[in-house]
Amino acid sequence: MQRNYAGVDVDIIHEEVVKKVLKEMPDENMFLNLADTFKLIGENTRCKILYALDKQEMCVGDIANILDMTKSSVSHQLAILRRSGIVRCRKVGKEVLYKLDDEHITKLFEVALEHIIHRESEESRNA
Amino acid sequence: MQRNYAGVDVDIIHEEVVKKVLKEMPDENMFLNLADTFKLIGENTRCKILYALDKQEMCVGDIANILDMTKSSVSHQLAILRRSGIVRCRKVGKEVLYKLDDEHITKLFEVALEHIIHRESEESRNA
DNA sequence: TTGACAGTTGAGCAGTCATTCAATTATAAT
DNA sequence: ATTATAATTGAATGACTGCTCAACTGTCAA
Repeated sequence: MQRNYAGVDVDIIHEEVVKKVLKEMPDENMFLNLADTFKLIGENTRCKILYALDKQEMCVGDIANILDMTKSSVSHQLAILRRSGIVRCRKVGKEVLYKLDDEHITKLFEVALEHIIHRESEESRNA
Repeated sequence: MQRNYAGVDVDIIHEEVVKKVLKEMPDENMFLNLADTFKLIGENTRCKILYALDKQEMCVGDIANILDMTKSSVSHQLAILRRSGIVRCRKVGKEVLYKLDDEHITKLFEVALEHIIHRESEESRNA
């Protein structure tokens, strides 16, 4: 069995394995969503913003102060988070208050932190 | 109270809030690790590779066939995953078999999938 | 109405990174 | 020994994206 699609440069080595895994793989769209979700959190500034908003609803200026960044930069990142639907905002006078609007993000942080702690303890064991 | 560090272009608006959240924030290094972890999974190709390796130990050629990509491209991504320590490999003859070596990754996938399903059901409700 | 402040936005720039291509290593088969 | 296969590697390239800067909107106070 040989495939000559774009990108693939080899014969299939273990046909049964490939067929089995291919059957278990979600569709392309699901992977795009999955990767996008992790990409959203997988950036230093956004990571901090989300972590902070998980603790406390805050205005843009306060977030900028906490992260030691410009309001402009923070606002750009908040816009991305807003569009993706994981933060919500409300206007109060001149200020715009942001808060985390997704319980799964908190859970993702917890699991990832476990992962990091686990890695660090393994590294010190192998030292 | 005013701060004039690089990047910050405003006074602190709610001093108590800023102080409280600053005290709860992990250090810079923890955020770098957190973001790096999510960044690792937050890329389409690596996301698929990890998902596939979670189901089955596989050689590079089979992974390339499943993803419809070149061995070279897959090998580059596998090298990144290997360096980060979330996949392990062993050589068998001419082949190199890779497998997922981190139980937290599976958990992260589960939570993120819940997140996506939840979002989709909310979108259809608001349609 | 004027000025100050909170926040947003768009363009431009610089750094990052996934893929491609070609060359190379290592193992197995003839 | 030679050839073929599995996989790795480095350099080059093109796409993406976070930050900066400047201009702008909206709100409040004097």
